[in-house]
Order: sequence, then C-alpha cells, then structure tokens
Amino acid sequence: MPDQLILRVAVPAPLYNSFDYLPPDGTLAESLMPGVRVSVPFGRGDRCGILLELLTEGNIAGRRLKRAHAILDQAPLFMKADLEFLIWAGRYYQHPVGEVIANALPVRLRKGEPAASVKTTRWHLTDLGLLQQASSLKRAPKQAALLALLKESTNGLTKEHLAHQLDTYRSPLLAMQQKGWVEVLEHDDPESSASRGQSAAYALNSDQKSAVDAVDLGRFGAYLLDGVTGSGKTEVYLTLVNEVISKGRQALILVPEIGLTPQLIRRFEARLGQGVAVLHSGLGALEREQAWHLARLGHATVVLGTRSALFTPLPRLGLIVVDEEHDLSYKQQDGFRYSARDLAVIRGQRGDCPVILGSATPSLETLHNAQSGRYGHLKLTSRAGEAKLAQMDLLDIRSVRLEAGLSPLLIEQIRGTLQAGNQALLFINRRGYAPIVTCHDCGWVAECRRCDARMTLHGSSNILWCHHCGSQRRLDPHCPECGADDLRSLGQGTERVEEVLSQLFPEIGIVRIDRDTTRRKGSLDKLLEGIRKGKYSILLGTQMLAKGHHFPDVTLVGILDVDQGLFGADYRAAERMAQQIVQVSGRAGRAEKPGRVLIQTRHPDHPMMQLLIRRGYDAFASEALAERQSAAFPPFSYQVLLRAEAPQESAPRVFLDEAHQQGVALANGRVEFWGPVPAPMERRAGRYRAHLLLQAHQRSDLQRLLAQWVVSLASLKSARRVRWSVDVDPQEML
DNA sequence: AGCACGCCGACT
DNA sequence: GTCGGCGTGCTC
Repeated sequence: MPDQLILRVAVPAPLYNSFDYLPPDGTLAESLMPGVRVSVPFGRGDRCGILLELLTEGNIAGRRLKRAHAILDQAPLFMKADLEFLIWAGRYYQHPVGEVIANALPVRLRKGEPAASVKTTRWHLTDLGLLQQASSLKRAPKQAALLALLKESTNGLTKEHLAHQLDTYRSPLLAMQQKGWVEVLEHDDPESSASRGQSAAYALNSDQKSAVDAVDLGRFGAYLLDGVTGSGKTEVYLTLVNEVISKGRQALILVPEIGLTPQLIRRFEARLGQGVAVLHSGLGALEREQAWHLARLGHATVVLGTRSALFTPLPRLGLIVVDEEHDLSYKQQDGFRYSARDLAVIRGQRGDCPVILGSATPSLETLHNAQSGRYGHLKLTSRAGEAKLAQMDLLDIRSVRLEAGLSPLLIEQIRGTLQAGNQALLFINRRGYAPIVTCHDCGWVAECRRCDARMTLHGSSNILWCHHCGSQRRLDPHCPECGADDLRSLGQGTERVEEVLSQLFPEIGIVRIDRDTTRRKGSLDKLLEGIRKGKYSILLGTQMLAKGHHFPDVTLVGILDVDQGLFGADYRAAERMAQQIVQVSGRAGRAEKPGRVLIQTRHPDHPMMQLLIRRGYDAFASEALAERQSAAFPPFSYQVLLRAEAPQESAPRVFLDEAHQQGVALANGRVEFWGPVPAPMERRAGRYRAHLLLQAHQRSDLQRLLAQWVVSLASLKSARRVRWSVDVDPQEML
C-alpha cells in the first residue's frame, strides 16, 4: 500500500509533542496541504488542529493510529514560512506548538468553524442613479458629492471608502437609496483597486531622510529608530511603508495598545487609505477574521495591530514596524509568554525583510543591539517644527509640607501656568484615593485577605479595593481590630489629588485620566476631545496619560511619585522610571510654548536621576547599560524564570526544589540557578507564588537545557500540585 | 488542560 | 451496600 500517508498534526493541548493521524476516509491527496485545519479525535473528544507535515512513516511504531475526521480548509491558512516561524516561536518560548498555532488563529477558526468568506458589500449606482445629474442636486450637496464619487468608480465603493472620502455619507446615501439611485451588492473580490490611499510624498527633514535612506528594503536588517517625541518617527514609518507598498509588498505595524494610539492609527488610515487593516479590540469576531483573511490573501497591504497581530499570515511581507518598542505590553504575561518585539525581529530575519523598532526611550536590550552593531541605529535629533524639548528640574521635597502629595512650589507653578492661559499635566502613577487605610488608635492597616498587599481606598464610594486581585469591600467606619472610629488614609492616588486640586483651583476645569475614568468604551476619546477643546486646564492621571497622546497646550508637567523607581526590587526599575519620566515629559510643549517638567523627589542627589535630567535619556541609558554589564545582567546575559503557584504554601517550593535539582543535573554547569525564592508578593489572589531564576551567558545553553528540562518538569509528581510556567527572557519578576 | 480510572470515607 | 473525594495517567 503506497498510500499509507500519515498526518502530523499540531493539536491545541498543553503537551510538547505533535500527534499523528491517518487521513480522513476518502481524502484526495491534493487536499492534504500543511497549514490546513484538521478535525481530529483526541482523548475523549475532538479538537481542531493544524496539519504540520505529511509523513510516510509515523514515529509511533506498532500503534494503531486514529483516523482524522475531516480536513476543514480547502487552502492552507498558513504558508510554510509562517508555519515554521510559529514552530520556532513555540520552541524558543517552550510553549506547545498546538497552542502557539491556535493563538495565531482568529477565535472563530480556532474552534473549527468554517473560514469566513471575504465578500465585501459595496455601494453602486443603479441604472436610475446613473441617469441623475449632479446639477439637479444643488440643494443636496452631499448627495451630489456621493453621486460624483460613485459615477467615477467602476466597481462600487465600500462604506469604509466612502467614510474615507467624505465626512458624512450615511444620511445622503440613505436618501439616495430610498430614491432607488443606489444599491448594495456583494462581491467576491475584496477591494476595488481604485480605493488606494494617495501616497503623496511628504517633506522629510534631513534626519528623517537619512533614516529612510539607511533602511535597505530589499533584505533583512533590524533598525532602532531612536527619536524624541515629536521628532517625526511616524513620518519615517509612513514613507517606508509607502515604498514597500509601491513594490507590491505588505507592511506590518505593531503598536502597544490600540486604544492608546488613536493618533497614529488615524494618520495611517488617512495616508494609506483602504489597504490598511486595523485590528482594533473593538472588532467583532467576524470582522476580525475577515481582516485576517484580507491580510492572508494579500489584499490588505498594511496590517496595524497590537502584539497578537504579529502572527497574521502575510504572503508578501516586506516591512515590520514596532512602534514604542520599549513598551512592556509587547510581552504577553500569561500562557504563551512571547515578546512580540523580539519575535518581530525573528520574523523579519526569517522572511528577509527589514524590521524597524521605534522609540524615544529605547529598551536597554535594543540599545545594546544598536550599540554593538547588530541593529542599525537611526537617530532623529531635531523636533519637528523646531519645538524645543521641555526643561526638566528636580523638586526636593524632603522636609517640605505636602498637600496631597503636592509641594507648595509645584502648586505655585501650576497657578502661574494657569494664569498664563496654559495647561498643566500632573502624573501620579497610582489610581484610587489613598493607597493605605490605617487605624490611628491601634495601627491596624487594611489588607487584602487573598494577597500580601494593602487595599487602596477608592473615595467616591468609600470602598477598599485590592489592585492585585480585584477583590473589594466596603470600608467600615470602625476599626475591625479595636473598634475605634479614627481610621485615616495615608498617601495619595489620582482621586485625592483631583479633590485637592479642585479645592485649590475651584474655577478651573480638571480632568482625571486613569483606568477608573476610562473604563467604558469611548470614554477616553471623549475626555481627550475635551482636553483638545480646552475644556480642562489641569490634566491629571496615571501612565495612560504618558502614552500616545500629545497635548500641545501643556506647558507644565509635574511628576509626583517617582521615588519607588529608584529603589525598586527589580533591576529594571530605574530603566522604567526613566522611560516614564521622558515619555510624560514628551507630552508637553511645542514651538512657541516650550514646556517645563518638575519632578518631585526625596532623593534629588541620586546619581541616576541627576544623569537623566542633566544629560538626558541617552546618557542615562549608557550608564545603566554599563551597570548591567558589570553585574552581568541582561542584555549581557540571558534569563529564564520558572514560576510556580499553588493554594498550599509549601507546594511551589517543593516543586521548584525538585526542578532545581533536575536542572542542575542537566545544565553541566553552564547555567546559574538563583533560588527558589518567594515571589515579591508571595501571596496573590489566594495563591502562594515562588520563582527559580536561571541565567547564562549563552542563549544556546539555556535553550539546550530547556528543551529537556521542560519535558521532565511536566512529569514531576510535585508539578501536579502547582501551576507552573516557563518565562523565557522575563521582563518583570512579579 | 481535560477526562478517565481507581481506591478509600459518609450516606440514601 | 453505593456516591464521590481527588491522586495518577493518558491523549496519536
């Protein structure tokens, strides 16, 4: 029997091997292409997996294979190169292939549902509509414009295209439909080619020009695009993307969190038009899948999305951009713990296309790669429109009486800013009213029952809220310990600062932007709109304020609580603090209104802080890198974190001790083991957590160890009593 | 992860 | 005598 073909299938299950099946009954050989989905029996039930390869001999000798139920796709969903990239990623991050591939699929496809068609609905003129004259629509200019547009198009226009060309189209279109002038038709071809955005050349400054020229679009290269806020990184992206499109290839743009970068998205849509598939979080499952198919089939020329968009199949990929590459949201913090930024470089390498990593505050990893020559280093030094960077100063708040965390000097500066008719921005990286509630009589402190953490008071509703597990309870006016009624709240969050500011400046519009005020969809946009219109003169909020938005009328930035960054438990704390300060500072100022940044600190002499404000982020980063080098920390070494958690206090420790022993035996002395140690917050959401940290000078030594170690960990009996995970290149030790 | 099997405690 | 607890093992 020559037709003894065996299907190797990646089945979504937390298992580190793939599974072999016989082809479904009556399958034609040509339908068995790697990259199609296969429905297979698995254990008790059925699963939807992906066909990885065809074999003539299985490696499960003497076992009767089960027969797959059905091939679910007529054409592969992933090409060979994309499939191999996913397999590589799974191996690198020690995550089961089946789950990695499932992760890369839109949810509907994951569940085995039939692939959605990429039919588009487009508006056409009817025969009656074709007979109409624009001149007869003098009283309805919108309808006249619509009529003209539709007459020009040969193939009809999508509503996205209409929205792109006209500011309002809905009601005139409806009116025309009622007159029988227009109709909607379904098409199999996704886009009318006439709907490309215009790619007019924009004037680049000399920095931008040399950055664009330095990128070789013909082959792989990784580049750090290093430029302060407002230096025009987006213009460089757009120019490169346009060049790539004009060569008939596709571009992939990654952004940290889509809700926080509406300005970037709007610019891409405005400049590139209909070819942009934006993967919002707001898309429904079906819309999301259709955008995915458009990209996969090569109809979408640009895909813009958050970290998961990295896995979109793109047959003609010619450029990857990772905007704000330092942002931690590129690292997935559960399940498949990949870094989209790092994988972007791998994908570019494998697909032989350039990768641009953009940031005003590059991560030390990327900076190191640029300094060592592995990445090209493109610098944008001038701020567009000659805007000057804000002047940064430290405000010593030792022995200063603070009012809700605000020093008198800062308050005076705010007053001056408001009197000059400008806006002030205050950054407090702590939401809620106060982080501590305590009894003045007995010293009792409100703590979470499920975490080793204090509960934060949220003022308006007088509710205690644990920011780590989300549990909340009503604050009783009496101390639960001694019964006294002298509870006090210490420290301040955004709510209290807002309260005090509104007492200090009763006439002034104040807006607070944090997770609590922007929970509802669209509320962030609404608040930002108010800021743009000058409705508010004081802006205060958490890091949400520091991302993506620019506030040209802000001339004063106050940073309230920067000190925990200086002495954080994590060796990356200083880097993050510096990035945060520089990012917030970048929100302010423009040509005629240079901004000023005041940083309140109890450690004004701290050398790293001094370096940052006197000589800027680059100098800070060089020094921080030198410290990392002398301590042999990443990026001068490589780390893997084995995490374990369980409801029983001892279980993680028992597991990690065994894991440690096994690891040492496998490592041949080329890997250092630190721990096990309890996690920084040992108990969280009722589970005890502990870590074992591995470090090596060579990635390959860690990779070799992991391949064997992870399999043997899975078979440990102590592993059954914990939830464990391997974090390759961990970013946060939480 | 699910989901079976299997071997010991309190119940209609 | 069963119902069901969760320890252990398997998934092509």
